[in-house]
Amino acid sequence: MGTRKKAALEQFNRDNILEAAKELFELKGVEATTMDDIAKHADYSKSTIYVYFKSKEDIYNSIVEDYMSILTGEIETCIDAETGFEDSYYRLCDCLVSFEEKYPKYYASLMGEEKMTNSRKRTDIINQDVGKELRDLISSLLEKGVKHNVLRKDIELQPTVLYVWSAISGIIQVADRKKDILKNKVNMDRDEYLKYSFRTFYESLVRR
Amino acid sequence: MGTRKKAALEQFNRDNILEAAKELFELKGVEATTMDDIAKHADYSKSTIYVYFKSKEDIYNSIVEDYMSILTGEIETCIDAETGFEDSYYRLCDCLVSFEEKYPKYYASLMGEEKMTNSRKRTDIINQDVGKELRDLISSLLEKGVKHNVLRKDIELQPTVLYVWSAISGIIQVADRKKDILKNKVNMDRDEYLKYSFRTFYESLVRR
DNA sequence: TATCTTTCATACTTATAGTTCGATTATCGT
DNA sequence: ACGATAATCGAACTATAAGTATGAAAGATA
Repeated sequence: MGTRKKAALEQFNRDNILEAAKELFELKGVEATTMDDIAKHADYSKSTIYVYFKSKEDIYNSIVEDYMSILTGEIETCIDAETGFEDSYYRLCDCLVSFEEKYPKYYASLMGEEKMTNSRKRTDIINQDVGKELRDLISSLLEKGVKHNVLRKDIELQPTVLYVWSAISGIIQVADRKKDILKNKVNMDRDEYLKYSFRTFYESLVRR
Repeated sequence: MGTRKKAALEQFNRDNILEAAKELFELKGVEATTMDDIAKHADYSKSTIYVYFKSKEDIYNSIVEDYMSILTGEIETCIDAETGFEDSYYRLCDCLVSFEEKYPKYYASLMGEEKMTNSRKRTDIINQDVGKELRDLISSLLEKGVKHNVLRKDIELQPTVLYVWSAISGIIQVADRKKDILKNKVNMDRDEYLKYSFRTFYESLVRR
């Protein structure tokens, strides 16, 4: 077999397996999905799965990377050169929020949480920089703010990228995890709360 | 045996087990510690452990509660009625940072992350409100800000409690997880970055 | 046809949480 | 001190799932 066709076939198999795993992970959760499940649903034998992926975590990480591309793609789509700083900021927030709604299972991983939930055997795969694309997007957002002269003068770009990222993802995660508190103690629905938080947070970035 | 002595003995046994588990969790990590380990180190048989705790998660949760008391105790100690709003705010941040340094294993749990890292068998213990004490402290911090008239006039108390909590814990967690990025991309050490972030974040709360 | 390569089925290994139960030991009222 | 009751022990057992090993079958290659 030509090496071209061979490589294409390998890719095809990998994609099949990932697709099956994705479906099961969504359906039953990552923990509850076994390698046998994945094999059966993808219609390969388990041994073949292990030809293409060295572990369950390996599969999970590949999927996380896919979702990261989707997310950054969505963000890029809704922020262009025309969009002003403030609009861009809120659109970024919106994208992150909708992504968390759609794929709550992956959101935490994209935001830098420890890779998989369990794994007795700490495989300690090189924690390659999953968030780079996202940081780059935040970086260009902030540059826009500098260009339009709306950022506070004492803002430093690089640390602020991380700052924005961590605060926003913290806000979104807590909004998700503490739904009951939001409802009972704060008396706000999620969207209202998020809007309020993003607006308040915005004030830490801009001149007033 | 009198019910008083009996209860005290039960408490003694529980404490012993928790202490042993605490030590092992610190030493080898929660995942890597088995129930047999805990039994041996606490000097009970495994069956006895299961008399006092229904699962490993149960043990873990009890420890998390203990640590939450420690944390809120520390915060209460370093913030009193005399301390102004700004000082109180920075002291709160400091307490959270030192706590995360001392007990990184528990920090995420205290901050509302999913209870234990793994557990196939989702025991789904009622996710009782672990963060209540902390929220109350943040709430009184904000009230101080209102009293001293330093908070922005459009700040609403209840949602802001969650807002402050989630942003700060997000910042601390990312500072911990992205040490390499801080070093290589941001060129700041952790403490410098945290100081910068907390200062910037403060601006979202106060009048200027 | 002879030889790789890929896939398959199956059974095995290892690891650990949680359970069961009969035996043992300590405690207590009398 | 004695017999009942309760706490503890020990050890085997169940269940589950990740990952491995192996040899057979199917398919491509030349």
